[in-house]
Amino acid sequence: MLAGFLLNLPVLILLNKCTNIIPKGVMAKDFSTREENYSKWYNDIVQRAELAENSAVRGCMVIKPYGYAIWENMQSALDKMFKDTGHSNAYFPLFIPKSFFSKEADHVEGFAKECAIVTHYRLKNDPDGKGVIVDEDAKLEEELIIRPTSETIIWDTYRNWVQSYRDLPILVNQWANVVRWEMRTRMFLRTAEFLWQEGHTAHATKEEALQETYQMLDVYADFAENFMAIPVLKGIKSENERFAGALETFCIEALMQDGKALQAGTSHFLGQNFAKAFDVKFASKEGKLEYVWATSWGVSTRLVGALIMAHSDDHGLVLPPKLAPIQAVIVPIYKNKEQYDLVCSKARDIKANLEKQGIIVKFDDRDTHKPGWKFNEYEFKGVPVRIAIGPRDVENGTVEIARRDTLTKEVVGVDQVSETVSSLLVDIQQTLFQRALAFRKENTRTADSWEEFKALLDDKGGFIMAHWDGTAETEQKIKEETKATIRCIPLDDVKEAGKCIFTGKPSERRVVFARAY
RNA sequence: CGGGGUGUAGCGUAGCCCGGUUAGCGCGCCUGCUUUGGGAGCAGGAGGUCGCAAGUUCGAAUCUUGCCACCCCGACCA
Repeated sequence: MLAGFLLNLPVLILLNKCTNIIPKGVMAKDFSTREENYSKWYNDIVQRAELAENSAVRGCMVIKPYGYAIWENMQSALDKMFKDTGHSNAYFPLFIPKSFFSKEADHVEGFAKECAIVTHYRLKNDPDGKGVIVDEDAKLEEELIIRPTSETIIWDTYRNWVQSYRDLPILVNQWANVVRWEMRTRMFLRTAEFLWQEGHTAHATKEEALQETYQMLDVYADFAENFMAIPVLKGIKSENERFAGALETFCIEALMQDGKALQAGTSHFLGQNFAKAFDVKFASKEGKLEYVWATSWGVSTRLVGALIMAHSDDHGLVLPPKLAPIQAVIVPIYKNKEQYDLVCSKARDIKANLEKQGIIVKFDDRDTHKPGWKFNEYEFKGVPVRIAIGPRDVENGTVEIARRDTLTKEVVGVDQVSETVSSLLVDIQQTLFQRALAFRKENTRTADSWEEFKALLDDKGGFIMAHWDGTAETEQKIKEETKATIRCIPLDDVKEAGKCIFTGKPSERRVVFARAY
């Protein structure tokens, strides 16, 4: 008994002081858990963390300030990476003449079924009464497609930009919105209109274009892992999943907490398809006319969905510090005006010190909400670090610091706040990545038979490494029977002889299968 | 576009089958007092074209028909 008592004592003190784990029942009231209903959990986070909401327009969402701030952080990190690799931004029209689309056969076929089309340019008052109707006299001679992607308008433009090898390469990116008329939509993951960036480059040689394709894939993987804290697999898409008009599509694939895969970015080697379709030729050093080699690459607001599904928990959103709109929040605790003034003055000092370290801090001195309410609010919104300061702290020269990723709290001296928060932010970023990496490892399995493959898909989900005979027909049949697709053929794989799980035909390597978003 | 479901206050809902007071409740909102170290309490208050339109009826949130919107499941997709 005594020994037990002695042994327990230090543990209790430790719990009290440093690893005060927040009681579970107290939080996440009337909020779905991942276990109960994963898609409801996802929607609850999007709505209650104020990332986005449904709009009056079917399939389109309103991205709210907090959600947009995450996208802006993604944009600025990516934009810098694009500029660092020699790219410049430009802007091309939202509208694309219909005829442009028919110039590249695969491209039309890929996008035709989900295009929004502008047919008229004027409205008039409804003669029968209220409202306005389309003025049939104002029909466009050539209909305009609202861009689902910009290859056609861009390559039509590049024709005029390129004459000599001296004009190459063209390394352009655009930040834009695109429209794909989807049947079923989900916040961030698939909406009729979405925001993205699309890089479109033109090169003199195949090698250089391929080099660009790989380089941008690396940029995306780097961004996913170092900013989003999401480990990704780099790979090549199978023919079925290839971009319409590309010779080769490369991608980064991430694994979400429900075991489904999500394509987080793509980089396409377009060969000379678009150059031929739009007649983009250049005179080489040798004086020969040659077609230009092309790439295109993009990531979209879908990444916000990936971020949510990769890290968040049953208490709400969890954001990696590098993309969090607010990295640390300070919540004052007080009973009366005197205490409020005292605590707030300390809090403002702390805020100023943190800002000197380049930390994005919010000091929530609103008197309209109680501390407990604020704790829950910021927890729900995924703010990485919370600092609480009350009269007791002022007296002791301390503050309470809580971290969102582990939901633990510790008390530190006021003079250590900046240092502690700085290192916490680094640590949280790391922890999130390591946690996601461990999850992916646990959920990456191999299957060597059709039965095993189906059982794994239904019981566990995740990435399944399996042999495939390399044909589109087999992939299609597997998809029809199991809803799983080949996410990618990994770039860094090891060759391994085996037999296709579906047809038994010989295979040289394993590919990654999963059910996907 | 097929199959299923739901539309009642900002949100979530009861009432509908079996038509009949002033459409009820919770959250949120407003005011006041007490509170403030994990979603405060009490008291008072505001807020409704019952998705839209027609029909049946003395009378419709409730019954009928049509339309619209949204959600879920398929086909399609990043």
